[in-house]
Amino acid sequence: MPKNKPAPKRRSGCPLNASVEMLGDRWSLLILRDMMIRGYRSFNEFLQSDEKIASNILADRLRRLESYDIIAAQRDSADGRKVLYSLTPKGIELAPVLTEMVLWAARHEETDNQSLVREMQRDKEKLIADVRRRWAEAHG
Amino acid sequence: MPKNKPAPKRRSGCPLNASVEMLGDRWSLLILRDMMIRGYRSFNEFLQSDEKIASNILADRLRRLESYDIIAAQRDSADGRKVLYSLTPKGIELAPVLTEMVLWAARHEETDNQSLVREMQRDKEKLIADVRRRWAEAHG
DNA sequence: AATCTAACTTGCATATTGCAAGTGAACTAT
DNA sequence: ATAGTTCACTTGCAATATGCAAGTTAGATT
Repeated sequence: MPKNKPAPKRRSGCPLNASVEMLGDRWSLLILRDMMIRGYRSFNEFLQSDEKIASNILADRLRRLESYDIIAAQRDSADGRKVLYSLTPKGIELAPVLTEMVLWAARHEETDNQSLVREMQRDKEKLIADVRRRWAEAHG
Repeated sequence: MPKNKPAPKRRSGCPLNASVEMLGDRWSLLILRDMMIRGYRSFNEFLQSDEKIASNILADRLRRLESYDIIAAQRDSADGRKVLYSLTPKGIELAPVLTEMVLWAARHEETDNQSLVREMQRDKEKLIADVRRRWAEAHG
């Protein structure tokens, strides 16, 4: 039986507003970048990212993203302390959003990772294909 | 002479982080949606949008977006009380970001504006072309 | 001159964020 | 077996940001 979501009370019915309510903060998209591009899966990996998120905020954002079904959490069977986070299909489909945000900033700001950016420019589909491949196993 | 920006101190050099620092809040992208899709240009138009932004926050976000050169402000020559905001070329190039965020949410959430969404799905280039056309005059 | 309108600003309560330190369960080394 | 370490969080609290209601000011309208 599918679990019924408790009707999210939104400020409006606009799809952009829905995206902004789920992802419009200073950390959520960076966590998703770490998963998509770097393959990070654990709390400590996210903690050590360049932007230095605080641990309480990270815990909150992971819970939120999980509540939106963008990521999923499962305990590591090999190490009972670890929780392994993975992208759900809904999370994987955010790859085009991330791609366009990366390309936009790279075009207009001075940023790093020019080689990754050039690769994204050449083939926008590649990232989403790579992400799908990487997370395919995590969802039977 | 080009105006030199005062080197923005960022949490990291990642282009996604740059985008998130400029646009990662609950209102900025909605203001840009109002400009791109609805053609809004004035403070009061933004104020009256569905999501009901507070006037102090709106004033702050308009200032921020202007400081990033995403929008530009000019006094209305026909009515000296009005300030007319317009998208800069940098702001116009955010259309693909908005498009992907709209399409993602429309795919995964229950949202309105299905006809606009279908149009975006059919032709992703159309919005950016329309936006360019609409704001072409505002930048000589 | 009086009123209205557009674009803000101000004051203040509430909510969110960030930092530093702490906790408890699970692993590892002796 | 026990001591120390690692992992994923919590907690307490100060600093920021947000939201609401009520101004304020310059310019337009009657």
